[in-house]
Amino acid sequence: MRTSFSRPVVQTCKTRTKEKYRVVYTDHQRLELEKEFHYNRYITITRKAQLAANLRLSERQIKIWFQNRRAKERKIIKKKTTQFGGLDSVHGDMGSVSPLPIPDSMNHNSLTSSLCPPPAVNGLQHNGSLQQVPVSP
DNA sequence: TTGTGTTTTACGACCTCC
DNA sequence: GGAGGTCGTAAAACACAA
Repeated sequence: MRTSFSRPVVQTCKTRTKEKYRVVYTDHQRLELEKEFHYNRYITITRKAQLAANLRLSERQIKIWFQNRRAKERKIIKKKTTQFGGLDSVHGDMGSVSPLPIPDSMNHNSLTSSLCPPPAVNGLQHNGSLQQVPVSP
């Protein structure tokens, strides 16, 4: 892969400039994003817009962050499973990283939980058919 | 210091769903 | 067709031993 993406400097994108190939998010931004991730592994459009406004990030950045965060989680889980030979040992010390589908108990309301499991990824419609009522924790 | 390994943003390619 | 998903990757930022 990576055929057309050799040296990103500047060009079309708004976030990658010569000076800042990538920005480093502040602790506050990370904290809020982590909180939201714990709350819901898949962010809704409305929450995304809210977070973007609150944290002064673009919705795209929020989206990418969640993608990267899920990737990180999968990586951790994979590491653990290979380390301990599979089974459900992944539940060991998952204090900070919630394993795959968030248990309903994690969710503050049933509406939220209905759109969180990974297979329903596209089920949480961008067309607004399943809008989550944003709950402020 | 610095060399090296890991983590964090950001993107392209490709896929799925409505 | 477009939005968002995963996967793989680039490169900056960071951590840390030597």
